[in-house]
This record gives sequence, structure tokens and C-alpha cells, in this order.
Amino acid sequence: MNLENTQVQMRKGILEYCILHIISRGEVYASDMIDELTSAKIMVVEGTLYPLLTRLKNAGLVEYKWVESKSGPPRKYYTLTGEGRDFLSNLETTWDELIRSTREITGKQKNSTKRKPKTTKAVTEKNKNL
Amino acid sequence: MNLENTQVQMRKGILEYCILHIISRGEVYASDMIDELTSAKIMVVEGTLYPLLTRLKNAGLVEYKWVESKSGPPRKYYTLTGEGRDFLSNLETTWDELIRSTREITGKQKNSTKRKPKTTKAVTEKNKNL
DNA sequence: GAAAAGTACTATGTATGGCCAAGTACTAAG
DNA sequence: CTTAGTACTTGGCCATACATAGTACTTTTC
Repeated sequence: MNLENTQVQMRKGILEYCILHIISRGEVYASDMIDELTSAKIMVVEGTLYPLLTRLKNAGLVEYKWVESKSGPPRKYYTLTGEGRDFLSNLETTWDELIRSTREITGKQKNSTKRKPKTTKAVTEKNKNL
Repeated sequence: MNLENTQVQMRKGILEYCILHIISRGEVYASDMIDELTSAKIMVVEGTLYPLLTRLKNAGLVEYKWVESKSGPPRKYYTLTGEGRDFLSNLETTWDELIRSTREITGKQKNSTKRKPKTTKAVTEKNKNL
């Protein structure tokens, strides 16, 4: 449970959202995506991105076409499918709600003495041991 | 790769952040946390929360004391350790940066024709097949 | 007082995604 | 031909969220 690990966990799923959004803005291939993510300070390595793209493809959210490159092997240029567009739209909502929920939690200040009154379960015991 | 699954992935790590924040605001036990998370529309079940609390405890980020209850078995009331406070502070930064990075990606609009000029790698090939 | 219901915590197994690391394949430069 | 650069592929590892079942204590009900 170190910070680095939690940071990794935190962006699970978010990467998928970001990638779909990048693809939604025009044809791109993997290196384009890595560049854009890196410039936004989201570090991604190939071993993460390529499997993700494969999953998106298998799920029918994206499709690609091969384009030959002047410098190196051919590239897969990705585009969103209609299904992918719907999915992205849903992810947008999910992400916004998640941010709102988190802010609702982390925006609250210390409640040292006064707690929100509980109607059902009264926590009144003062009998503490150990 | 359905929406529900991605939603689950999206909140990995965020739960940890929320829990630490809730604990930082005063002594609470598991049911308190579930109540607060639920009211913020973050659904959590026992099978998720208890293992998480155990991890936090083992990592030295939180500690607890047993408090007898009038209605049922004794409860574990959690508090943050100094280390936990530091960790929470770091998580706050991480989360804020992640939100900013994501917004940087998802805030951009469609770039149908004009792409940000690439200095190093010019993607100019028009030679497309398949 | 025994049975049932409610509360709180524990334990096990599964699935998923991010990541490391090694490998394949193509092109251009020396 | 060898080396370097680029692009994509694959296999294995790990941590978290979750479902599910189980333990333990108290109060309620008959």
C-alpha cells in the first residue's frame, strides 16, 4: 500500500475514458495517443495501451485500418464506432458523477463534536475498552 | 467491457481516498462509512470495505479501538495515524492532478482537419490500404 | 430459556486492468 | 549486413473490488 500503487489503481478505467475521447476527435494511432496522454501528464506504456486498444476493438467500440508508414512498420489508425460513441457518452456521465461524489466526501470538513444527527441508529455508547 | 465493469474500475483507488478522508474527520466505524459513502452515491458493500480497512490498518495508515455497542457486537472505531495523514495529503494531490489531466484530455474538441503541429514526427502519409 | 432477527466483523475465491519484460516485424542509416 | 528506430504483440504478475459464506455477539420474541 504505497502511494505509487494507489496512483496506479486510481486511473484504472480512466485511461479507457481518455483513450476513447482521444480517438473520438480524429484518427490516431498508438503513438499519437501516448504523446497526447504524456503531454497531459498521464504516463502510459505500450504494455498498457496496446492491450487496452485490443479490448476496445474486441468490444466493438473502436475499429482501425492499417496505414503504411514511411518510417517503420504500418500503423493502426483508430476510429470510434457508433457503439463506441454511445459508450463514451456514458463514461462521461459516470466520470462526472464520480467526481461529484468524491467532492461531496472530500469537501466536508472535520466534524470533531457535532455529527450529522442519526435518526435510526444512535451511537451513544461511551463504554470504551482497549 | 460493459459499462458497469468500467464503473467498477474507475473507482479503484478512489475508495481508499474517500475512506481515509472520512476517517480523518473523526472516529467512525464501518457502518458509518458505508452510510456516508452511500449518501454520496458511492455504493460500497461489506466485502469491499472490510478488506480495505484491514489493508489500511496493516499499512499503518489507520488504527482502531474496540468500542462495545449496546446493540450487537463491539465495533472498531478508526482514526488516522500520522502516516495516514501524510498519505491522505499525497492522495489529495494525486487525485487533483488526475482530474486536471483528464480534463485536459476530455476538454479538447474535435480536431477534424487541423492537428496540433508535430515537430518531430510528421504524419504525412496518405498511403492507405485496407 | 431457546429460536429468530439484527448487527459487526472475517475469510475465500474470482475477475479485471495496469504494468513489466521479452519478443516480432518492418524500415532506414551506417 | 549490422544497428537503430518504430510499431505492435504476448505472457505473466499484482492489487483491488466484489460475491458469497461464515463467525460472533446482542436483543427480541415466543
